Amino acid sequence: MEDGTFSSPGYCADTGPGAFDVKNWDAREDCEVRQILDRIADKWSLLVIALLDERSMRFTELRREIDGISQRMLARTLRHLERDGLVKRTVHPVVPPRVDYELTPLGASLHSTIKALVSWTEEHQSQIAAARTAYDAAASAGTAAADAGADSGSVRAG
Amino acid sequence: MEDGTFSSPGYCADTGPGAFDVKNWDAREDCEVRQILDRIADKWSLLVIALLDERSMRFTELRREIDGISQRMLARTLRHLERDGLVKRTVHPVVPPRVDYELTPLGASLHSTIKALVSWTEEHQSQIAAARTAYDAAASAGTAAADAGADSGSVRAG
DNA sequence: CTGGATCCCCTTGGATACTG
DNA sequence: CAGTATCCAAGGGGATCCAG
Repeated sequence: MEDGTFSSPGYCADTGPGAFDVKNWDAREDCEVRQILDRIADKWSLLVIALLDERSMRFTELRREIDGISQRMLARTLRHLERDGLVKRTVHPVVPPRVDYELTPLGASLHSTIKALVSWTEEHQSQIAAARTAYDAAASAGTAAADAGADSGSVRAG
Repeated sequence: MEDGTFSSPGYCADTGPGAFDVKNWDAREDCEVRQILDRIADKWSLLVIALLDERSMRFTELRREIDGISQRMLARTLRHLERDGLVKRTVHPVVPPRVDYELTPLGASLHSTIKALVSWTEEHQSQIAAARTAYDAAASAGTAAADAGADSGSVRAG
């Protein structure tokens, strides 16, 4: 079905705890889609997934690769990812603690899907940039233009 | 290329302002992918896009449909979407102001891509839920188990 | 009706320090 | 090395009031 792959615009299939349409979006606790979206969209998750998709890495390795991340956020991100079954955490009981992180099949699967979105962005980033420039320009010059054109089409509606 | 559709795990193609790999992720201003991801991931954007994909709507209509949203956030979300060229805003110069919002082809295109991600989530939400349950259970009982198993494999690494 | 401006709370996320 | 706990700043986001 190319018209609508899923049930409702609210993006919560009735297979979940609460079948709903848009109104129920407010009860986001019940919405898996929202959860996943929030997860992959948060500041660092996507990057961690991308990194681990290439090879398994240790905590410090990830931290060094990402560099801008704080240990707090890396730990938190990894824990979230682990909890969702996207990342597997392996603790090696050695004297200097060693922990390896790797993508689970589920995580790899998600990454594949995300790639489509990333590809889209790369293909359309120029259009978006152009739109932003246009919007920005209109915001400066558009005020006077809108004012001038206003009276030409004013009609009553009440 | 089924191995890697895009240049780097940092998800910023060298077609952008700053060709980079992961290190440069910190300079997120240059990263279009990050921008789009943040946009579609914020609390309301996706819902607005989904709604507008069905038909164009007025401000109040959107507000009534979403219901949980504040006018502040709806206005802000729409402005962002408009700036990115994903939504088209049409002002009708009538006495009670009337503004219609509709998805641009670019916005519709993005929505199509997002659907793949949504579908993935719907297909795997049970796995994720199971993983969470397992993680949660392990978090409670796993403490003692990890402690017991620790001495069985302890080795020196220094 | 369509927003912009303001106030205020709460979460996200960075920096730092401490533990195992 | 691999985290956890605490403190703190910035921003997200709701409520309300006001303007066009």
